[in-house]
Amino acid sequence: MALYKTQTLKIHNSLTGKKEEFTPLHEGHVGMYVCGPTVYSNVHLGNCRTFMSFDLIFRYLLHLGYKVRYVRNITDAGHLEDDADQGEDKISKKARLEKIEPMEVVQRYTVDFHNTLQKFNLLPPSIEPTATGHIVEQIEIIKVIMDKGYAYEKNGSVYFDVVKFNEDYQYGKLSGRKLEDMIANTRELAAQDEKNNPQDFALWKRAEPQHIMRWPSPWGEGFPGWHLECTVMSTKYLGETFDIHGGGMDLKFPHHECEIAQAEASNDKSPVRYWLHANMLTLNGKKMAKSTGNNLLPNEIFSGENTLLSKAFAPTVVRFFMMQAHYTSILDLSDEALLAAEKGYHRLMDAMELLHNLPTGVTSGFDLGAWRQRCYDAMNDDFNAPVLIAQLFEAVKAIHLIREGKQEITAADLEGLSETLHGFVFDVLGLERAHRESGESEKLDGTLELLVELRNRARTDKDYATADRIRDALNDLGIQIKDGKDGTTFSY
RNA sequence: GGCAUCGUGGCCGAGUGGCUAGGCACAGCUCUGCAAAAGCUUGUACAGCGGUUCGAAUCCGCUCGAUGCCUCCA
Repeated sequence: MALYKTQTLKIHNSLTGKKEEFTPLHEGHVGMYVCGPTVYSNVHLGNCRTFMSFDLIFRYLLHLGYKVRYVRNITDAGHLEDDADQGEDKISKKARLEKIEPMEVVQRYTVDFHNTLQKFNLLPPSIEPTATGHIVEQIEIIKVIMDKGYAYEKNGSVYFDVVKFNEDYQYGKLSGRKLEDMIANTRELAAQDEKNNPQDFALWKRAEPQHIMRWPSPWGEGFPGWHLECTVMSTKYLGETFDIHGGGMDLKFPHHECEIAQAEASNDKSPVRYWLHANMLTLNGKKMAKSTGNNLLPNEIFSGENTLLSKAFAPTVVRFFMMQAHYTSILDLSDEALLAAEKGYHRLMDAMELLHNLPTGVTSGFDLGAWRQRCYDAMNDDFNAPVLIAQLFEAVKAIHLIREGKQEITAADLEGLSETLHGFVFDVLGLERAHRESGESEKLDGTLELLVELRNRARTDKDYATADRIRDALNDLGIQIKDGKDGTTFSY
Protein backbone atom coordinates (compact mmCIF):
# COMPACT_ATOMS: atom_id res chain seq x y z
CA MET A 1 0.00 0.00 0.00
CA ALA A 2 1.25 3.42 -0.87
CA LEU A 3 2.45 5.44 2.08
CA TYR A 4 0.26 8.40 1.23
CA LYS A 5 -2.75 6.38 2.28
CA THR A 6 -1.53 6.20 5.84
CA GLN A 7 0.35 9.48 6.17
CA THR A 8 -1.63 12.71 6.31
CA LEU A 9 0.28 15.49 4.61
CA LYS A 10 -0.50 19.07 5.43
CA ILE A 11 0.68 21.95 3.30
CA HIS A 12 0.76 25.65 3.98
CA ASN A 13 -1.23 27.17 1.15
CA SER A 14 -0.18 30.74 0.38
CA LEU A 15 -3.54 31.39 -1.20
CA THR A 16 -5.47 30.82 2.02
CA GLY A 17 -2.65 31.44 4.45
CA LYS A 18 -3.51 28.21 6.20
CA LYS A 19 -2.17 24.72 6.59
CA GLU A 20 -4.45 22.44 4.66
CA GLU A 21 -4.63 18.71 4.31
CA PHE A 22 -3.23 17.76 0.94
CA THR A 23 -5.47 15.76 -1.36
CA PRO A 24 -4.50 15.70 -5.01
CA LEU A 25 -7.02 16.23 -7.76
CA HIS A 26 -6.50 12.69 -9.02
CA GLU A 27 -5.76 10.10 -6.37
CA GLY A 28 -2.21 8.91 -6.39
CA HIS A 29 -1.07 11.57 -8.87
CA VAL A 30 0.34 15.00 -8.23
CA GLY A 31 0.91 17.80 -10.72
CA MET A 32 3.48 20.33 -9.62
CA TYR A 33 4.78 23.41 -11.39
CA VAL A 34 7.70 25.51 -10.20
CA CYS A 35 8.89 28.75 -11.75
CA GLY A 36 12.39 28.14 -13.02
CA PRO A 37 15.28 30.48 -13.67
CA THR A 38 15.90 33.14 -16.28
CA VAL A 39 19.07 31.92 -17.91
CA TYR A 40 21.06 35.04 -18.56
CA SER A 41 23.72 34.57 -15.88
CA ASN A 42 25.02 31.98 -13.44
CA VAL A 43 22.56 30.68 -10.88
CA HIS A 44 23.36 32.11 -7.52
CA LEU A 45 22.92 30.36 -4.23
CA GLY A 46 19.60 31.98 -3.47
CA ASN A 47 18.10 30.50 -6.61
CA CYS A 48 19.45 27.15 -5.56
CA ARG A 49 17.76 27.28 -2.19
CA THR A 50 14.35 27.72 -3.79
CA PHE A 51 14.85 24.85 -6.19
CA MET A 52 16.24 22.76 -3.39
CA SER A 53 13.15 23.43 -1.30
CA PHE A 54 10.96 22.15 -4.09
CA ASP A 55 13.31 19.26 -4.65
CA LEU A 56 12.65 18.24 -1.04
CA ILE A 57 8.93 18.52 -1.66
CA PHE A 58 9.21 16.52 -4.89
CA ARG A 59 11.27 13.86 -3.15
CA TYR A 60 8.88 13.53 -0.24
CA LEU A 61 5.86 13.25 -2.52
CA LEU A 62 7.67 10.49 -4.40
CA HIS A 63 8.63 8.86 -1.12
CA LEU A 64 4.96 8.80 -0.12
CA GLY A 65 4.26 6.85 -3.28
CA TYR A 66 2.69 9.54 -5.42
CA LYS A 67 3.26 9.60 -9.13
CA VAL A 68 4.42 13.16 -9.60
CA ARG A 69 4.65 15.14 -12.78
CA TYR A 70 7.02 17.93 -11.91
CA VAL A 71 7.28 20.74 -14.44
CA ARG A 72 9.92 23.44 -14.06
CA ASN A 73 10.41 25.92 -16.85
CA ILE A 74 13.44 27.66 -18.27
CA THR A 75 12.86 31.30 -19.09
CA ASP A 76 14.89 31.92 -22.19
CA ALA A 77 12.93 34.67 -23.88
CA GLY A 78 11.88 38.20 -23.45
CA HIS A 79 14.13 40.11 -21.15
CA LEU A 80 17.61 39.35 -22.31
CA GLU A 81 18.19 42.78 -23.71
CA ASP A 82 17.07 44.70 -20.66
CA ASP A 83 18.98 42.61 -18.20
CA ALA A 84 22.18 42.80 -20.18
CA ASP A 85 21.93 46.55 -20.01
CA GLN A 86 21.02 46.89 -16.38
CA GLY A 87 22.79 44.03 -14.73
CA GLU A 88 26.41 43.77 -13.80
CA ASP A 89 26.80 40.50 -15.59
CA LYS A 90 29.75 40.94 -17.87
CA ILE A 91 29.40 37.76 -19.83
CA SER A 92 25.94 38.37 -21.19
CA LYS A 93 26.82 41.96 -21.88
CA LYS A 94 29.89 40.82 -23.72
CA ALA A 95 27.81 38.32 -25.62
CA ARG A 96 25.62 41.12 -26.83
CA LEU A 97 28.49 43.39 -27.71
CA GLU A 98 30.16 40.69 -29.70
CA LYS A 99 26.89 39.86 -31.38
CA ILE A 100 26.82 36.36 -30.09
CA GLU A 101 23.52 34.63 -30.65
CA PRO A 102 21.21 35.06 -27.67
CA MET A 103 20.59 31.35 -27.71
CA GLU A 104 24.28 30.94 -27.04
CA VAL A 105 23.84 32.83 -23.82
CA VAL A 106 20.80 30.74 -23.02
CA GLN A 107 22.67 27.54 -23.69
CA ARG A 108 25.65 28.51 -21.59
CA TYR A 109 23.62 29.36 -18.53
CA THR A 110 21.21 26.50 -18.93
CA VAL A 111 24.17 24.15 -18.79
CA ASP A 112 25.53 25.98 -15.75
CA PHE A 113 22.14 25.73 -14.10
CA HIS A 114 21.90 21.99 -14.66
CA ASN A 115 25.46 21.36 -13.53
CA THR A 116 25.00 23.29 -10.35
CA LEU A 117 21.72 21.66 -9.41
CA GLN A 118 23.26 18.29 -10.08
CA LYS A 119 26.05 19.06 -7.64
CA PHE A 120 23.42 19.83 -5.05
CA ASN A 121 21.86 16.46 -5.89
CA LEU A 122 18.55 17.81 -7.15
CA LEU A 123 16.41 15.39 -9.08
CA PRO A 124 15.61 16.59 -12.59
CA PRO A 125 11.99 17.61 -13.16
CA SER A 126 9.73 15.45 -15.30
CA ILE A 127 9.41 18.15 -17.92
CA GLU A 128 11.57 21.22 -18.33
CA PRO A 129 9.90 23.33 -20.99
CA THR A 130 11.28 26.54 -22.41
CA ALA A 131 9.46 29.77 -23.14
CA THR A 132 10.84 29.96 -26.66
CA GLY A 133 9.48 26.49 -27.35
CA HIS A 134 5.95 27.67 -26.57
CA ILE A 135 5.59 30.89 -28.51
CA VAL A 136 2.70 29.53 -30.54
CA GLU A 137 0.76 28.50 -27.46
CA GLN A 138 1.38 31.88 -25.91
CA ILE A 139 0.02 33.68 -28.95
CA GLU A 140 -3.04 31.44 -28.89
CA ILE A 141 -3.84 32.20 -25.27
CA ILE A 142 -3.46 35.92 -25.90
CA LYS A 143 -6.13 35.63 -28.60
CA VAL A 144 -8.45 33.89 -26.16
CA ILE A 145 -7.94 36.55 -23.51
CA MET A 146 -8.53 39.30 -26.07
CA ASP A 147 -11.69 37.59 -27.31
CA LYS A 148 -13.02 37.52 -23.79
CA GLY A 149 -12.36 41.22 -23.49
CA TYR A 150 -9.63 41.19 -20.88
CA ALA A 151 -6.83 42.47 -23.08
CA TYR A 152 -6.29 45.28 -25.56
CA GLU A 153 -3.77 46.01 -28.27
CA LYS A 154 -1.70 49.21 -28.52
CA ASN A 155 0.88 49.83 -31.21
CA GLY A 156 1.79 46.20 -31.65
CA SER A 157 1.77 45.34 -27.95
CA VAL A 158 -1.01 43.59 -26.08
CA TYR A 159 -1.80 44.41 -22.47
CA PHE A 160 -3.88 42.60 -19.90
CA ASP A 161 -6.70 44.80 -18.66
CA VAL A 162 -6.45 44.39 -14.92
CA VAL A 163 -9.23 46.82 -14.15
CA LYS A 164 -11.66 45.02 -16.42
CA PHE A 165 -10.58 41.67 -15.02
CA ASN A 166 -11.11 42.90 -11.50
CA GLU A 167 -14.72 43.74 -12.27
CA ASP A 168 -15.48 40.07 -12.91
CA TYR A 169 -12.79 38.35 -10.86
CA GLN A 170 -10.56 39.27 -7.98
CA TYR A 171 -7.10 40.56 -8.77
CA GLY A 172 -4.68 40.41 -5.86
CA LYS A 173 -6.10 37.56 -3.84
CA LEU A 174 -2.81 35.72 -3.58
CA SER A 175 -0.74 38.62 -2.32
CA GLY A 176 -3.49 40.24 -0.28
CA ARG A 177 -3.65 43.39 -2.34
CA LYS A 178 -6.61 45.44 -3.39
CA LEU A 179 -6.65 47.02 -6.80
CA GLU A 180 -8.15 50.23 -5.47
CA ASP A 181 -5.26 50.61 -3.03
CA MET A 182 -2.74 49.95 -5.74
CA ILE A 183 -4.28 52.54 -8.01
CA ALA A 184 -4.38 55.05 -5.19
CA ASN A 185 -0.71 54.45 -4.46
CA THR A 186 0.63 54.69 -7.95
CA ARG A 187 -1.39 57.52 -9.37
CA GLU A 188 1.32 60.14 -8.97
CA LEU A 189 4.14 58.08 -10.41
CA ALA A 190 2.19 56.65 -13.32
CA ALA A 191 4.60 56.41 -16.19
CA GLN A 192 3.63 57.87 -19.50
CA ASP A 193 3.30 54.65 -21.41
CA GLU A 194 0.78 52.90 -23.57
CA LYS A 195 -1.01 51.07 -20.82
CA ASN A 196 -4.49 52.18 -19.84
CA ASN A 197 -3.54 51.66 -16.22
CA PRO A 198 -0.21 51.23 -14.52
CA GLN A 199 -1.46 47.91 -13.11
CA ASP A 200 -1.97 46.44 -16.55
CA PHE A 201 0.79 44.12 -17.70
CA ALA A 202 2.11 43.02 -21.06
CA LEU A 203 1.00 39.82 -22.72
CA TRP A 204 2.90 40.64 -25.88
CA LYS A 205 5.53 43.30 -26.45
CA ARG A 206 6.38 44.94 -29.71
CA ALA A 207 10.06 44.36 -30.51
CA GLU A 208 12.07 47.53 -30.91
CA PRO A 209 14.68 47.42 -33.68
CA GLN A 210 17.53 46.65 -31.25
CA HIS A 211 15.68 43.80 -29.61
CA ILE A 212 17.37 40.60 -30.63
CA MET A 213 14.77 37.98 -29.77
CA ARG A 214 11.60 38.38 -31.82
CA TRP A 215 8.77 36.37 -33.30
CA PRO A 216 5.99 37.16 -35.75
CA SER A 217 2.50 37.49 -34.32
CA PRO A 218 -0.93 38.85 -35.34
CA TRP A 219 0.20 42.14 -33.77
CA GLY A 220 3.54 42.37 -35.52
CA GLU A 221 7.03 41.24 -34.53
CA GLY A 222 7.56 40.98 -30.84
CA PHE A 223 8.05 38.74 -27.86
CA PRO A 224 5.81 37.34 -25.13
CA GLY A 225 5.16 39.06 -21.82
CA TRP A 226 6.91 38.01 -18.68
CA HIS A 227 4.08 36.18 -16.98
CA LEU A 228 2.54 34.34 -19.87
CA GLU A 229 4.89 31.43 -20.32
CA CYS A 230 4.15 29.96 -16.91
CA THR A 231 0.42 30.05 -17.49
CA VAL A 232 0.82 28.39 -20.86
CA MET A 233 3.27 25.70 -19.87
CA SER A 234 1.68 24.80 -16.55
CA THR A 235 -1.77 24.34 -18.02
CA LYS A 236 -0.46 22.61 -21.12
CA TYR A 237 1.33 19.90 -19.18
CA LEU A 238 -0.71 19.75 -15.98
CA GLY A 239 -4.21 20.80 -16.95
CA GLU A 240 -6.35 23.86 -16.44
CA THR A 241 -6.38 23.14 -12.73
CA PHE A 242 -3.47 21.41 -11.08
CA ASP A 243 -2.30 20.63 -7.58
CA ILE A 244 0.82 22.53 -6.66
CA HIS A 245 2.43 25.69 -7.94
CA GLY A 246 5.65 26.80 -6.35
CA GLY A 247 8.17 29.53 -6.66
CA GLY A 248 10.20 32.03 -4.72
CA MET A 249 8.48 34.45 -2.40
CA ASP A 250 9.59 37.31 -4.59
CA LEU A 251 7.45 36.00 -7.41
CA LYS A 252 4.24 36.12 -5.42
CA PHE A 253 3.55 39.59 -6.68
CA PRO A 254 3.17 40.42 -9.43
CA HIS A 255 4.21 37.28 -11.29
CA HIS A 256 1.94 34.68 -9.68
CA GLU A 257 -0.89 37.14 -9.34
CA CYS A 258 -0.71 37.71 -13.08
CA GLU A 259 -0.60 34.00 -13.73
CA ILE A 260 -3.83 33.55 -11.84
CA ALA A 261 -5.41 36.42 -13.74
CA GLN A 262 -4.32 35.04 -17.12
CA ALA A 263 -5.54 31.55 -16.34
CA GLU A 264 -8.86 32.71 -14.96
CA ALA A 265 -9.41 35.08 -17.82
CA SER A 266 -8.78 32.36 -20.39
CA ASN A 267 -10.19 29.24 -18.69
CA ASP A 268 -12.54 30.73 -16.15
CA LYS A 269 -11.00 28.43 -13.56
CA SER A 270 -8.66 28.95 -10.67
CA PRO A 271 -5.52 27.25 -11.94
CA VAL A 272 -3.81 26.16 -8.76
CA ARG A 273 -5.07 24.32 -5.72
CA TYR A 274 -2.04 24.78 -3.46
CA TRP A 275 0.32 27.72 -3.85
CA LEU A 276 3.69 27.26 -2.14
CA HIS A 277 6.28 29.97 -1.69
CA ALA A 278 9.85 29.35 -0.68
CA ASN A 279 11.51 32.08 1.29
CA MET A 280 14.67 34.01 0.53
CA LEU A 281 18.25 33.23 1.34
CA THR A 282 19.98 36.28 2.69
CA LEU A 283 23.63 37.16 2.78
CA ASN A 284 24.76 39.62 5.42
CA GLY A 285 21.11 40.06 6.28
CA LYS A 286 20.15 41.15 2.77
CA LYS A 287 18.47 39.30 -0.01
CA MET A 288 20.78 37.71 -2.51
CA ALA A 289 20.14 39.15 -5.93
CA LYS A 290 21.97 39.30 -9.18
CA SER A 291 21.02 42.90 -9.70
CA THR A 292 22.50 44.25 -6.44
CA GLY A 293 25.71 42.28 -6.48
CA ASN A 294 24.94 40.86 -3.06
CA ASN A 295 25.37 37.29 -4.12
CA LEU A 296 27.50 34.22 -3.86
CA LEU A 297 27.87 31.66 -6.58
CA PRO A 298 27.71 27.98 -5.69
CA ASN A 299 31.09 27.32 -7.25
CA GLU A 300 32.66 30.00 -5.11
CA ILE A 301 31.52 28.05 -2.06
CA PHE A 302 32.66 24.69 -3.37
CA SER A 303 36.10 26.04 -4.26
CA GLY A 304 36.48 28.36 -1.29
CA GLU A 305 37.32 31.19 -3.65
CA ASN A 306 35.37 33.99 -2.07
CA THR A 307 35.91 36.69 0.49
CA LEU A 308 33.06 35.75 2.81
CA LEU A 309 33.87 32.25 3.96
CA SER A 310 36.85 30.83 5.77
CA LYS A 311 36.96 27.63 3.76
CA ALA A 312 35.38 25.60 1.00
CA PHE A 313 32.19 23.66 1.65
CA ALA A 314 30.93 20.58 -0.15
CA PRO A 315 27.60 20.89 -1.97
CA THR A 316 25.95 18.32 0.26
CA VAL A 317 27.03 20.24 3.35
CA VAL A 318 25.42 23.36 1.93
CA ARG A 319 22.34 21.30 1.26
CA PHE A 320 22.31 20.05 4.83
CA PHE A 321 22.66 23.63 6.03
CA MET A 322 19.64 24.67 4.01
CA MET A 323 17.60 21.68 5.10
CA GLN A 324 18.05 22.76 8.71
CA ALA A 325 15.75 25.71 8.06
CA HIS A 326 12.10 25.45 7.08
CA TYR A 327 11.49 26.42 3.45
CA THR A 328 9.10 29.21 4.43
CA SER A 329 11.64 30.93 6.69
CA ILE A 330 14.27 33.40 5.66
CA LEU A 331 17.69 31.82 6.03
CA ASP A 332 20.79 33.89 6.57
CA LEU A 333 24.03 32.49 5.27
CA SER A 334 27.22 32.98 7.22
CA ASP A 335 30.55 31.31 7.70
CA GLU A 336 29.69 30.38 11.29
CA ALA A 337 26.39 28.80 10.33
CA LEU A 338 28.01 26.79 7.54
CA LEU A 339 30.80 25.62 9.84
CA ALA A 340 28.25 24.46 12.40
CA ALA A 341 26.24 22.69 9.74
CA GLU A 342 29.32 20.91 8.47
CA LYS A 343 30.06 19.45 11.90
CA GLY A 344 26.49 18.34 12.34
CA TYR A 345 26.53 16.78 8.90
CA HIS A 346 29.60 14.73 9.73
CA ARG A 347 28.11 13.60 13.00
CA LEU A 348 25.08 12.33 11.15
CA MET A 349 27.10 10.63 8.43
CA ASP A 350 29.52 9.04 10.88
CA ALA A 351 26.61 7.54 12.74
CA MET A 352 25.26 6.16 9.48
CA GLU A 353 28.59 4.37 9.04
CA LEU A 354 28.37 2.85 12.51
CA LEU A 355 25.09 1.25 11.54
CA HIS A 356 26.90 -1.47 9.61
CA ASN A 357 28.43 -3.25 12.57
CA LEU A 358 26.24 -2.62 15.52
CA PRO A 359 25.66 -5.39 18.06
CA THR A 360 22.15 -6.78 18.20
CA GLY A 361 20.30 -8.31 21.12
CA VAL A 362 17.06 -9.97 22.05
CA THR A 363 15.14 -6.85 23.06
CA SER A 364 14.97 -3.29 21.79
CA GLY A 365 15.35 -0.31 24.05
CA PHE A 366 14.67 1.84 21.04
CA ASP A 367 11.06 2.27 20.00
CA LEU A 368 11.50 2.08 16.27
CA GLY A 369 7.87 2.46 15.28
CA ALA A 370 7.27 5.55 17.39
CA TRP A 371 10.46 7.17 16.20
CA ARG A 372 9.71 6.44 12.57
CA GLN A 373 6.29 7.99 12.88
CA ARG A 374 7.81 11.11 14.45
CA CYS A 375 9.96 11.41 11.34
CA TYR A 376 6.89 11.18 9.14
CA ASP A 377 4.97 13.57 11.36
CA ALA A 378 7.71 16.13 10.83
CA MET A 379 7.58 15.86 7.06
CA ASN A 380 3.80 15.63 7.02
CA ASP A 381 3.72 18.98 8.76
CA ASP A 382 4.40 21.15 5.72
CA PHE A 383 7.68 19.42 4.88
CA ASN A 384 9.36 20.33 8.13
CA ALA A 385 12.88 19.14 7.41
CA PRO A 386 14.46 20.82 10.48
CA VAL A 387 12.24 18.79 12.79
CA LEU A 388 12.96 15.69 10.77
CA ILE A 389 16.68 16.32 11.21
CA ALA A 390 16.17 16.70 14.95
CA GLN A 391 14.59 13.25 14.92
CA LEU A 392 17.48 11.87 12.91
CA PHE A 393 19.82 13.06 15.64
CA GLU A 394 17.71 11.19 18.17
CA ALA A 395 18.57 8.08 16.19
CA VAL A 396 22.22 9.11 16.15
CA LYS A 397 22.15 9.24 19.91
CA ALA A 398 20.58 5.78 20.05
CA ILE A 399 23.20 4.40 17.69
CA HIS A 400 25.97 5.55 20.02
CA LEU A 401 24.23 4.08 23.04
CA ILE A 402 23.84 0.75 21.30
CA ARG A 403 27.45 0.81 20.20
CA GLU A 404 28.59 1.39 23.75
CA GLY A 405 26.41 -1.45 24.96
CA LYS A 406 24.20 0.88 26.97
CA GLN A 407 21.14 0.03 24.94
CA GLU A 408 19.98 -3.02 23.03
CA ILE A 409 18.34 -3.42 19.69
CA THR A 410 17.02 -6.48 17.90
CA ALA A 411 18.33 -7.42 14.50
CA ALA A 412 14.95 -6.72 12.94
CA ASP A 413 14.74 -3.28 14.53
CA LEU A 414 18.27 -2.48 13.49
CA GLU A 415 17.36 -3.27 9.93
CA GLY A 416 14.28 -1.09 10.20
CA LEU A 417 16.30 1.72 11.73
CA SER A 418 18.87 1.50 9.00
CA GLU A 419 16.27 1.42 6.27
CA THR A 420 14.33 4.38 7.62
CA LEU A 421 17.45 6.39 8.19
CA HIS A 422 18.69 5.75 4.68
CA GLY A 423 15.31 6.64 3.26
CA PHE A 424 15.13 9.98 4.99
CA VAL A 425 18.78 10.98 4.75
CA PHE A 426 19.45 10.02 1.15
CA ASP A 427 16.08 9.77 -0.60
CA VAL A 428 14.07 12.49 1.10
CA LEU A 429 16.67 15.02 2.21
CA GLY A 430 18.83 14.20 -0.78
CA LEU A 431 22.08 14.25 1.18
CA GLU A 432 25.15 12.43 -0.05
CA ARG A 433 28.37 11.25 1.46
CA ALA A 434 30.90 13.92 0.70
CA HIS A 435 33.65 12.28 -1.23
CA ARG A 436 37.04 13.63 -2.05
CA GLU A 437 38.25 14.11 -5.54
CA SER A 438 39.58 10.80 -6.69
CA GLY A 439 42.82 10.27 -8.56
CA GLU A 440 45.51 12.03 -6.64
CA SER A 441 43.99 11.04 -3.33
CA GLU A 442 44.80 7.37 -3.85
CA LYS A 443 48.47 8.14 -3.81
CA LEU A 444 48.02 10.51 -0.92
CA ASP A 445 46.02 7.98 1.05
CA GLY A 446 48.70 5.36 0.54
CA THR A 447 51.35 7.78 1.71
CA LEU A 448 49.33 8.72 4.74
CA GLU A 449 48.71 5.12 5.69
CA LEU A 450 52.45 4.60 5.68
CA LEU A 451 53.01 7.67 7.86
CA VAL A 452 50.33 6.53 10.27
CA GLU A 453 51.98 3.14 10.49
CA LEU A 454 55.38 4.72 11.18
CA ARG A 455 53.91 6.99 13.78
CA ASN A 456 52.16 4.17 15.57
CA ARG A 457 55.39 2.19 15.60
CA ALA A 458 57.12 5.20 17.15
CA ARG A 459 54.39 5.41 19.76
CA THR A 460 54.81 1.78 20.65
CA ASP A 461 58.52 2.44 21.07
CA LYS A 462 57.66 5.46 23.19
CA ASP A 463 59.49 7.64 20.69
CA TYR A 464 56.97 10.44 21.19
CA ALA A 465 59.18 13.06 19.58
CA THR A 466 58.92 11.30 16.23
CA ALA A 467 55.25 10.46 16.69
CA ASP A 468 54.34 14.04 17.50
CA ARG A 469 56.48 15.41 14.72
CA ILE A 470 54.48 13.37 12.17
CA ARG A 471 51.19 14.39 13.74
CA ASP A 472 52.03 18.08 13.94
CA ALA A 473 53.53 18.28 10.48
CA LEU A 474 50.48 16.67 8.94
CA ASN A 475 48.26 18.93 10.98
CA ASP A 476 50.02 21.98 9.57
CA LEU A 477 49.17 20.65 6.11
CA GLY A 478 45.55 20.38 7.07
CA ILE A 479 45.55 16.64 7.57
CA GLN A 480 44.14 15.53 10.85
CA ILE A 481 45.19 12.36 12.62
CA LYS A 482 42.48 10.74 14.67
CA ASP A 483 43.43 8.12 17.24
CA GLY A 484 40.45 5.94 17.96
CA LYS A 485 39.89 2.78 19.94
CA ASP A 486 39.94 0.72 16.80
CA GLY A 487 43.03 2.27 15.29
CA THR A 488 44.11 5.51 13.71
CA THR A 489 42.35 7.29 10.89
CA PHE A 490 42.90 10.58 9.16
CA SER A 491 40.90 13.20 7.34
CA TYR A 492 41.65 16.18 5.16
C1' G B 1 3.50 55.53 1.83
C1' G B 2 0.76 50.57 0.91
C1' C B 3 0.86 45.13 1.42
C1' A B 4 3.24 40.89 3.61
C1' U B 5 6.43 38.14 6.74
C1' C B 6 9.30 37.99 10.96
C1' G B 7 11.82 39.34 15.91
C1' U B 8 13.47 32.54 20.27
C1' G B 9 19.30 31.09 24.96
C1' G B 10 26.68 32.91 22.82
C1' C B 11 25.46 31.57 17.29
C1' C B 12 22.15 28.94 13.64
C1' G B 13 17.35 27.32 13.84
C1' A B 14 12.24 24.36 15.08
C1' G B 15 7.90 24.57 17.86
C1' U B 16 3.83 25.27 21.05
C1' G B 17 -1.92 28.18 25.28
C1' G B 18 0.38 24.48 30.54
C1' C B 19 4.18 18.47 29.25
C1' U B 20 10.12 23.56 27.73
C1' A B 21 13.20 20.40 19.10
C1' G B 22 17.89 19.81 17.12
C1' G B 23 22.80 21.41 15.46
C1' C B 24 27.20 24.39 16.64
C1' A B 25 30.00 26.83 20.46
C1' C B 26 31.24 26.85 25.85
C1' A B 27 32.02 23.89 30.37
C1' G B 28 32.61 19.14 32.93
C1' C B 29 33.57 13.93 32.28
C1' U B 30 35.35 9.38 29.50
C1' C B 31 39.18 7.96 26.21
C1' U B 32 44.62 9.26 25.22
C1' G B 33 51.81 8.98 26.47
C1' C B 34 50.09 14.23 25.79
C1' A B 35 46.79 16.21 22.50
C1' A B 36 43.32 16.10 18.74
C1' A B 37 39.22 13.31 17.22
C1' A B 38 35.11 10.73 19.14
C1' G B 39 31.32 9.72 22.92
C1' C B 40 28.52 11.21 27.38
C1' U B 41 26.34 15.18 30.58
C1' U B 42 24.73 20.23 31.39
C1' G B 43 21.65 25.16 29.22
C1' U B 44 14.18 27.17 31.49
C1' A B 45 15.52 31.65 25.82
C1' C B 46 11.28 33.36 23.29
C1' A B 47 11.99 42.28 21.14
C1' G B 48 9.22 45.96 24.59
C1' C B 49 4.53 47.50 26.80
C1' G B 50 -0.51 46.53 27.77
C1' G B 51 -4.85 43.05 27.45
C1' U B 52 -7.58 38.08 27.32
C1' U B 53 -6.86 33.53 30.46
C1' C B 54 -6.55 29.49 36.16
C1' G B 55 -2.09 29.79 33.07
C1' A B 56 1.10 32.95 27.21
C1' A B 57 6.95 32.97 24.73
C1' U B 58 2.46 30.85 21.98
C1' C B 59 -4.09 34.55 21.28
C1' C B 60 -5.40 40.17 20.80
C1' G B 61 -3.74 45.43 20.63
C1' C B 62 0.06 48.98 20.48
C1' U B 63 5.34 50.37 20.19
C1' C B 64 10.15 49.47 18.40
C1' G B 65 13.21 46.83 14.97
C1' A B 66 14.36 43.68 10.63
C1' U B 67 13.38 41.69 5.90
C1' G B 68 10.63 41.07 1.36
C1' C B 69 7.20 42.87 -2.39
C1' C B 70 4.89 47.27 -4.66
C1' U B 71 9.94 47.62 -11.58
C1' C B 72 13.11 42.12 -13.95
C1' C B 73 14.55 38.98 -9.81
C1' A B 74 14.22 32.07 -6.69
